[in-house]
Formats: sequence, C-alpha cells, structure tokens
Amino acid sequence: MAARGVNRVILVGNIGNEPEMRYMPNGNAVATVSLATSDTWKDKNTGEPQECTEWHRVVFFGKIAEIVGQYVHKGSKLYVEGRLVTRKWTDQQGIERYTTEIVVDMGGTMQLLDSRQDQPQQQQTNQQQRPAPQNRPQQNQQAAVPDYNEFDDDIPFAKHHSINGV
Amino acid sequence: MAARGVNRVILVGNIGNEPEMRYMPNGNAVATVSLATSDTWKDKNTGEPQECTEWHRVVFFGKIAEIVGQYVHKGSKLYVEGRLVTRKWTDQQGIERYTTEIVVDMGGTMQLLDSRQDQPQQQQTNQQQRPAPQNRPQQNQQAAVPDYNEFDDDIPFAKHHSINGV
Amino acid sequence: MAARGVNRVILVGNIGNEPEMRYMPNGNAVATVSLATSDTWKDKNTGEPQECTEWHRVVFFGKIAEIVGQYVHKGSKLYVEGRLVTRKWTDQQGIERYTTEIVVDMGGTMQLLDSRQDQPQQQQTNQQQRPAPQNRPQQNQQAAVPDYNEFDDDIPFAKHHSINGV
Amino acid sequence: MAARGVNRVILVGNIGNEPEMRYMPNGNAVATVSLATSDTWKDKNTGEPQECTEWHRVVFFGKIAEIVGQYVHKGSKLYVEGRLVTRKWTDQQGIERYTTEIVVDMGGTMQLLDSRQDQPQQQQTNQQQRPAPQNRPQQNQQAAVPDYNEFDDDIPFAKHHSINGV
DNA sequence: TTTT
DNA sequence: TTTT
Repeated sequence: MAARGVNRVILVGNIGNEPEMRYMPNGNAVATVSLATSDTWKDKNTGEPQECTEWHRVVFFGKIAEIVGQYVHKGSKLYVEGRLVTRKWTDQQGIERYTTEIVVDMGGTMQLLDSRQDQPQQQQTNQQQRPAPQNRPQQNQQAAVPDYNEFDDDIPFAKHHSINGV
Repeated sequence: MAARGVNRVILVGNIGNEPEMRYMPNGNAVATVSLATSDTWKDKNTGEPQECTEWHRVVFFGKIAEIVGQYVHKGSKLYVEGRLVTRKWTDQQGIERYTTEIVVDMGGTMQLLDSRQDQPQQQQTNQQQRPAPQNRPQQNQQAAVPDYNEFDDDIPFAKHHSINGV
Repeated sequence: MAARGVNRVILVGNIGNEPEMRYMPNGNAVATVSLATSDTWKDKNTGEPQECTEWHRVVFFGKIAEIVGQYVHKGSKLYVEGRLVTRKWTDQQGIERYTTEIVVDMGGTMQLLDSRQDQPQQQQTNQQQRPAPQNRPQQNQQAAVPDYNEFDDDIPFAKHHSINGV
Repeated sequence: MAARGVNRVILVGNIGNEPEMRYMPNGNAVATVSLATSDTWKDKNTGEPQECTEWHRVVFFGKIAEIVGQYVHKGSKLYVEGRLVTRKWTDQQGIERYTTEIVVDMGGTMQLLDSRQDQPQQQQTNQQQRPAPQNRPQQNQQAAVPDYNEFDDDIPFAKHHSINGV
C-alpha cells in the first residue's frame, strides 16, 4: 500500500485476443490480455510512413479482472493504468526467462472505451451462465471458482502467470 | 510522431548503477540505467512489513542521454517519462530472448530529483574532459563520440542494446 | 523545452461543445473545448449511487489544434495529455479572475477515441472549404487565417483566451 | 470509486508554504499546499532564456493529509498524483469565483522526494505535541481534532476549502 | 455542455 | 544494483 518510488503505466489501445481467465486459490479472478499500441512516423530519409506496433501483456487482478472477463473482448479499446512487474519463469526446456507485464489491481484502473453498440454481442453468450460481477455477492465469487480452475488446466503457460506476493 | 494508442510509463526511483553509455553510428548518445521502485505493504495474515523492489531497464536516447551521462550516477533519484518497448535478441547460447525497456527519447522526459549538494562530486571528475552538453555546439556532439565508441567495446552485452528503427 | 518539475494532466472524457477555433497573429490555430469526466460512487450512508461530473477547459495549440478543429465534435471521446496553466484575466466588470486550463501543445498529445463510423459526418461539411491539415503546406496555414480572424471577433470572451508567452 | 473517464494530474515540484491544516467535522484531516512547477525555454526571436513558474493548489485528504502535515514543509519537493476539481465559492465582496485544485485522496498518491537530511528539523518542533500518524491509533485521530478546529478559524479563506461530496 |  |  505504501511505496517508495513511483511505478505507473498508462496505455490506450486495442485488445488482440479474448481475455484469458484464471482464478487464484482464494478464488480471486485473474484476466490476461494483449494490448496493442502503435507508433507511426515518417522515415527521415525516405519520407515514407512507418508503423510499429507494440504488444503489451496486461494482467488484471480481483474485481477488475471479473469486469474484464465480462466486458472486454478481442478488438475492445481500453484505457489501462497499472504498474510494471517483471517476473521470472522457467520454460519447458528449463530455460529461465523474464516477462514484463502491466499489472492492474486495486492500485490501478481500467476504462472500456468502446461505445456499447460496438461490442460483439455474440461473444458474450458463452459467458451468460456467469452472473454479472456487480450483482454477485462476495461469497459467490469463491463459489464460482472450482469450475474455472478445472478450465484453468487447459490454458497454456498458466503456471507462468502466478505472481507471488501480489 | 503520430500514434494510435497511448504508451506511457512514469517512474520515480533510484538508479542502481553508473549509466552505461553507448553511441549510435550517427553519433547519438544512448544511456542505459537500472531504476528501482519499491512497494511496501503489510502481510494480510502475519501483519509484518513486506517489501518488493522492481528493477526497470531505462534507455535514454539523444540529447537526454548526454545529460544522463553527465549528471546521473549510482544512487541518483530520477523522474522518468517514457514508453514501453519490448525487443527480441539472441543470447550467446543462441536462445531468443525478449527484454522490455522504458525508452526515453524526444517524446519523453527526465528529471533529476537530487538536490545539487547530494551529487557525488568525485564521480564527475572523470567526466570533466567532456564539456557540458548545454554549452557544446551540435558539431562537437559527434566529435566526442570516437573516444566513447572505443570504450563501448568493453561494455558487456552492448549488442543487446541496439534498437533498430526507434 | 527544459523544465524544473513535472506538470502533467491526463484526461479521458467526452467533449461538451463544438471546438471554438481562434488564430494567433502568426496564424497558429488555437482550439478550445470543454471535456467532461465523471466520478460515480455510492453514498456511504444511504448506499445510493452518486455522480459528479467535472468539466475541464482544454486549449490546443498549433497543428494539434487544427486536427481538433477538423475531427473533434460535440460528443467526441478524447484522450488528452497536457499541462496545467492558470491565467489571470479581467471580466467586463473589471473584476480580476483566474482560469485554470489544460494546455495541449507540442509537449502534449491528443487521441480521438471514437471509432470512425461514430463521427458525425454532417458536422464536417461546413469545414470542407478548408483543406485537411496534413496535406496543407505550412504557408497555407497563414493564408487561411484572415478569414478566421474575422470570424474570431464573433466569439464571445475571445479576449480571455489569449495566453501570453506560451 | 467507479468512474467514466479519466481525470489524472501528476506534479513534481517544490512547496511554497507550510501546509495549511484543517479538519472535517468527522475529524478527517485536510492539508493544502502551493506547489510550483517551472518551465524554461529560449525565446524564439531573442534566444534569451525564459522561465515561467506555475503554482498549483494541492489539497490532500485523510491519512495522506496527516502525513503531509507531519513531513511536508516549505521547500519540500513532492511527487503528487491526484485529480482536478474546480469548485465555486463566494468571496467577501459576494463575487462568485472558481478555483481549480488538485485533489489527492485515496485515489491519489504522494511521495516526498527530499532525502531525510534535507528536512528542516526546526519546523517539526511545533508539531511534536502531535503523535506521528503511523503510530497513532484510529481513535486518537478524532481526539486530536478540536485543538485544530479552533486554530482553523484563524486560517484565511478557510471556508473556501470545503469540498462537498468528495 | 458530454457520456453511460 | 538503488533508496528509506
């Protein structure tokens, strides 16, 4: 809660995939998305337009992750405010790797920038069995978890996602 | 110069090393530092204080890199505003790796937050042969480079630092 | 260009009016809009939802002002990055007043967050006589000014807008 | 807690006065400071250096206000993250006025950027009768209020400070 | 005066 | 590797 220093990331961009949902042992949701930001400029010499797209791995925790799972879809435009976290993991070949993510938890924020009619309504049908996070009492949050933990096993790299002490 | 989306990082923290200086073929300076930000919180269960330090690799380009080389030292406190760039490189074993850096160029900014008397004066003596960037005409910028390019070869991992087209 | 300290404002919100366009004596465009941001929360005691809308006066300068004049309309959603400037002016009764504005010039940025089809096409017809800013050479920028300076006189409070030395 | 839109201000600068402390009817602290940020640039025509200092009125609420009252002093360098609020008030002549402030409450943050030895120790002596906020149990927070409410009456413009519903 |  |  307290901090020495400032660690803040602000992104506006479009989501490149459906959010990957996971659940912590205590039932808290974790949503991971890839968010694209693009820079465009003109080459100094040739003058022709250049474009460079940067992909950011954004990980949402807790209540905000539930909202992401519910309302964010491939193509959604998001405003995201979070912090940088680099974590170490070991790939299948046993090679140690580092991944930098933008973590959005209680100290961050998210804004869906699509107008309602832009949203792909079809995408939401496969989530209808899940009540909207706003209307769900706190206790249900944990009750819903086991179903998703089973599904969790099918997510590739799921174990890379674990962030200790956050 | 134009952009679709927003990609912004704001950091305040302390530098863990002397800046590593490199120079582009056109003579532009590149300065790389490690910047630490810390989060402190109390464990929910035990109540005892926890600390987590995050290290950020920050890369400065151009005139701002010259200022970093001149005035920033191990222990300096900095405000940094830049953007996230993830680049791919191949290590000595031929393994492809990704590194995420905070790039600070003309679209970013830097503020040295140490009061003047805090600065390690001794550190600056070995840079006195180099005129202050503010007083140096543009042409000298390139004249100063060869000395540092020689030194460049001694920097480990120097080739990882190259960022194409940024 | 240099700075002591940091002065940064980031806003995402909707525009409440058509941009007011003015032109500096040197032909540079100035666009002023009102941007709304809303906070919603639940009253601690009654639990009923509360909303508080904050209106921000945002002033764009130069090329970015031209883009605002061309593409931003009442209802547009914008991302804005600028700095706070408070200026003093005297109203018709001779009373000294202070107004705080978010200034967006070369050190800031703007992103139109509406998808293309959201844009009110009709609004743009009365600007068609004006070439798109991107394609217009620098000289035309000044050529276009007299027309708008005449129009300028019809803008109420136009004299309040003048910002000296910025 | 929820929001439509984003309203964020980030400032780094020096404090121009001792914090003005007030207390809400419920005992919550309110601290107000003036924070200076400076822009320096060279005049395009004459080339001579220009400086423009911007003063920001920053208002802290709650626990963070207590920390400001304890540790922030005239000359302190601060990092501040808050939101813009413009409020209306009536001056002694009955003239309606607007003041824009940067509000820093639970949704914002503050970082003292002075190293410990920079702090004016003498300034703290007149606050020694007040226990450090960290060590003070919640109940004492309210117990300490009456003393300061009396003092509150001596603060000019104190009534301008009230912010309803925030 | 915007928006959801 | 920094800092409090």
